[in-house]
Amino acid sequence: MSSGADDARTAHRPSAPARPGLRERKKAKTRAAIQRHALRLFKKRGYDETTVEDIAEAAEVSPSTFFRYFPTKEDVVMYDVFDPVLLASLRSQPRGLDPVRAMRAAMRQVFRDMDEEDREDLLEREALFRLVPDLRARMMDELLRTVSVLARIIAERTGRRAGDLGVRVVAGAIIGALISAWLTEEGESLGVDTYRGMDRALEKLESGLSL
Amino acid sequence: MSSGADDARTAHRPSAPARPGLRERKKAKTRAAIQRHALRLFKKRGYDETTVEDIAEAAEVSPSTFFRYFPTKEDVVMYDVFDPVLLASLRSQPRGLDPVRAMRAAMRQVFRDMDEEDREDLLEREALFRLVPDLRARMMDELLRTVSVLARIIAERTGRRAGDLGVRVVAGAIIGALISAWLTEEGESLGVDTYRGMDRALEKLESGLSL
DNA sequence: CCATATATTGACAGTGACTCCTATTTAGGA
DNA sequence: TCCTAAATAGGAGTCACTGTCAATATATGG
Repeated sequence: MSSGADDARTAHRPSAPARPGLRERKKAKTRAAIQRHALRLFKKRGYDETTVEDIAEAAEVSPSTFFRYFPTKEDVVMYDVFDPVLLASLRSQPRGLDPVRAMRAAMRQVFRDMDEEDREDLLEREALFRLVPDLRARMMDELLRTVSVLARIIAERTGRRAGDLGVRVVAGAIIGALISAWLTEEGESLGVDTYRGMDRALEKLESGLSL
Repeated sequence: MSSGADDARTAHRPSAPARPGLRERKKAKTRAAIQRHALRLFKKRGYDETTVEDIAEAAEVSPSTFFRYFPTKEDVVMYDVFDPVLLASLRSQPRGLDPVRAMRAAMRQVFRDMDEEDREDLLEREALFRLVPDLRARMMDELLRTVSVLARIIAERTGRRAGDLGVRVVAGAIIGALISAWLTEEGESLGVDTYRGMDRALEKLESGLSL
């Protein structure tokens, strides 16, 4: 998500035509630079071994500025994790599919439509999440939010209240199964493999939990 | 989570035939004191508003000592979260039950056998987890470990490999459903209610995810 | 084109969690 | 009782993060 011409993507919906605003453009560029250098350094020297000051220096801004763009060091990696894109895709799935199948279809679509650069970016972050406890923990917490959003979407699709226990259980189970598949015990982390694993996890879910 | 000998934690109140060693006893007492004062202060002044120094002073030890007993401030609250007790109970469930039903039975048993003091203690922590982002995130991460352990138990019970995707999916789905129930959108947090919610969540899981 | 309101920034001075090192005490065994 | 190993207090240092302030850059109305 970071590189190239993605000015409008950050805050507002794609519906509004791109609105330059020279100030905004500079901001987007700074943000992208910080993030790009941060990820590069994390990859090269490790997360804990890279200080905010290092990142700031590499991106040619002051530490203060770093924190104006990202509330915490974690957030540099965090941003954009389990995307809105996926959830949007999920919303657009045909009404007929039950939640698990719909999720599966949405994942396939998103994964297919992702270009190479984004995919590598995702892998990069995935490795960090696996490896760095603070980031992993933070990601898990973000997933709580994802469960809520997922519940809302499922509720829409099935005409129930988002608070309905059944709905929340399904949402939780889906996310839980995905995470568990992502875990892969002794984590290898190949991109396609990860997707494969998650897809197969949902396939299992489709056929129930009986064992 | 690293080094071996922190099993003193389990030595709560049970009048287990004490294994003196005057030194050990002192250690256990210090640990307990730190933790007790910490939780008391967290409740009274809030987690972020209570410094390690505050806790150390209340427990009459030096800050250095605090960190020798608990690797991080988080760990004072963390300890004992989604108990080994539950997992032990799960192991002892009759072979005939499928994983979800077994888990449900285990939860009921543990909840029933818990005495009032422990229950209050749990509530206390639960509130902290809900409220304090760092703690909540950390707890979510601990849950990853719980999923793995759960997977191992399910594997034992069903005669499969712990790495089996089906097994892991079930484990993940169970934990995911429980968390989702725990979430309760606008979280109230009554003890019995929380248990009720989780029980009903597993009940839903039993009957499949179709909706 | 200028003047003024508004945003963005860098420098600086905290605070608090955590690490590492050292000197001193204290428990338990010889 | 003395010797050793562990436990402790204390201090110095790092780093993430916060808040404040003044300097500068940009947008905008006149």
